[in-house]
Amino acid sequence: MSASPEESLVQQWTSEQARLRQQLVEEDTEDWQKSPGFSGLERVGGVDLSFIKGDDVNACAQLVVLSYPDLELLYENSQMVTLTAPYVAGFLAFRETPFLIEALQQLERDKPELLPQVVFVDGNGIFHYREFGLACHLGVLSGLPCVGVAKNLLQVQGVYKSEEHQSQIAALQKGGDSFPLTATSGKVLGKALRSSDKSSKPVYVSVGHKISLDAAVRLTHSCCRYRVPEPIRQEMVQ
DNA sequence: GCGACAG
DNA sequence: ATCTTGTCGC
Repeated sequence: MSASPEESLVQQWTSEQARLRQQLVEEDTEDWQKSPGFSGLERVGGVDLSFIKGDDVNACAQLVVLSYPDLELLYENSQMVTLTAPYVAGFLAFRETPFLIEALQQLERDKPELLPQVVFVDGNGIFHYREFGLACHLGVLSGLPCVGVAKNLLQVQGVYKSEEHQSQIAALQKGGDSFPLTATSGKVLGKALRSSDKSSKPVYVSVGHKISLDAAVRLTHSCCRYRVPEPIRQEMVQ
């Protein structure tokens, strides 16, 4: 029996994820990450692809860099791109990463002094079927610390939208409150974070690369004026 | 068979 | 991801 093109693509992608995963670093590697107020952190980045109506082939790849802690715009780059890979849940990175890497390389070439010290990614990191989501993929390929922030819950490894999950959300009282997303294995894969006082719907934060979950959650909260962290929200707004 | 499925 | 304006509440 021969596999369909889709099946063999997914097989290929699965082994590529496993290969890259060996290079993943799930701990703090930078001095600023260990400081309570993140002193030494001056630039935070955000990446995203946005689409229009009935078109899932053409998209706008965006990279912004903001100052920290003021969150003022230091750099912005938007580029129309043509996607080739299909969207398959669990393999988002293969669709989006090439264009995000391209944007980061362009920045490194043109204004290396503006390279971000950490990148917020619209999607999951470790909180993923095979613990290697978009934020991990981009982190390993770029070598930059990355944080995954998803706006919707991915039901994975025993984490479900159960009534218990809903009541845990209801118990998040103020911005900064969070609860762990624990796999059946017992490993904490991420945290649901109430990112601001005003929004009752949490965001789902997980380690991308070269940062601890604790630092990732604290940093995400400190970059939120609204529900979505500013480095990612900037793009959606513009 | 049915539901779930980051973006 | 996107389709979609106003509206209600603080």
